[in-house]
Amino acid sequence: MSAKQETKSLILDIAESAVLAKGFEATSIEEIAAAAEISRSGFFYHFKDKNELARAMIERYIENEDKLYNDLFDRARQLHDDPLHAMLIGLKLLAELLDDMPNGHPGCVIASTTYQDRLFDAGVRELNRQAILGWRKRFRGMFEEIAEAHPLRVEVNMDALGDMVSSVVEGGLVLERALGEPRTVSSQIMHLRTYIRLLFLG
Amino acid sequence: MSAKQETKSLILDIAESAVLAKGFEATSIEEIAAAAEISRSGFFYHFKDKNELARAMIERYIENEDKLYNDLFDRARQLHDDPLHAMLIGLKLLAELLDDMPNGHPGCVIASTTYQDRLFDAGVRELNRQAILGWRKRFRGMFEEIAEAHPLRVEVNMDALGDMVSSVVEGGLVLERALGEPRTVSSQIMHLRTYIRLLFLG
DNA sequence: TGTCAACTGGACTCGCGGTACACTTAGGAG
DNA sequence: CTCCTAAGTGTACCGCGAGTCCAGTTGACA
Repeated sequence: MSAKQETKSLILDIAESAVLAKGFEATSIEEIAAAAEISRSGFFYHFKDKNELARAMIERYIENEDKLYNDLFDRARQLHDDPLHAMLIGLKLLAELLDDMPNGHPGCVIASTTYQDRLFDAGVRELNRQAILGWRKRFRGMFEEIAEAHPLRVEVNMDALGDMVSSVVEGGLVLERALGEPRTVSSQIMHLRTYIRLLFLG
Repeated sequence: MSAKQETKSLILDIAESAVLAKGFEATSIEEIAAAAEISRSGFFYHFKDKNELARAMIERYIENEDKLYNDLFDRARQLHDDPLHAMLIGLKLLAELLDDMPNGHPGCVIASTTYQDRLFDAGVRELNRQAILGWRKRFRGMFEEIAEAHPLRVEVNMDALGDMVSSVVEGGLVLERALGEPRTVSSQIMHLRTYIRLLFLG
């Protein structure tokens, strides 16, 4: 990685944790620059404004989450041939992963920005939308595969079922942050897991 | 209501919709005052700073939500004696109520502030915490009553089940905002409803 | 007539985002 | 050895919004 890429990546690390801790607006460029041990001018050399920082942050966050989901559910599939059981294993792995974070999950960059909408340009908003739609597609696909092996007896909205994974994670994170209780998200995921089991196995 | 209370309430109305539309930091006192047709000084006559505005906003929001839940589940209980069916009816009523909002639910003030934590003092954070804990207690109590009539065959974390109502609403709202799709929350609530049904009726 | 509640208006300080631009410094190419 | 470029630094400046201070106004009511 070039020096430029290293600094940029360092800025993004610092920005992400600061933004999740106190919000985007409350995080000053001054403090990001100081933490990265560069000057304010140095910051503007890498990002023309805060919007560009936000966009880069979100892009990186989505890539990381996608990679995490890929690894996790690939691993789950290696552990069990049946798509339903692979999903149940994947959700358990996800819950464990979240439990292993000592101070709880830091929060979701997307949720953080959706509640500060107008600060960001249309590009940032579209990025968020595409990320959520991507996860819907991913999980909907998995649930459809499951439904082939384990026919659903209850009629359900499959798009909404796909969304439910993101929704439970996002909702759990809001509660976890508000409560300051570290295992809140993982408990919610375990309930989702029970739901999936009941839905396809009865 | 006194003139003072009227103005205060007007300011809170304006502030709430602006904050949900674009975030707390992005909402200036200037614009709130202008919309309320008072001066900046007038605003500071009612609230000593933005923190006090946030606190009042959240307090009012929690009161309103509590009242909404009370009305809704009382009504549901009038419609059915069995606590499980009352819960299912209540969730359906909640979903319908959310669907009837033309532009989707405006979002949750609590979620909005939890993602902008450090801006607010400890009092505001504690207020958020107590609200979520209050809802946990409310729904946990309802689920325990249900479990007496319909014994659970699956072992579940009852605190987390109580939290699940708030979690599904919060998560759904994040997705609804990010996607711009109005019926997202209500679909998620319908999935929660299916889960409750499967959990207690099999 | 005086008092008080609910304001208005203006001046000021600070911190932050953002712009502009001249200058520096380390490392590689010629 | 020199020149060039990438990756910065430092300084000055603008405008905006939060928050403070304070003197003055206006309408209702005792």
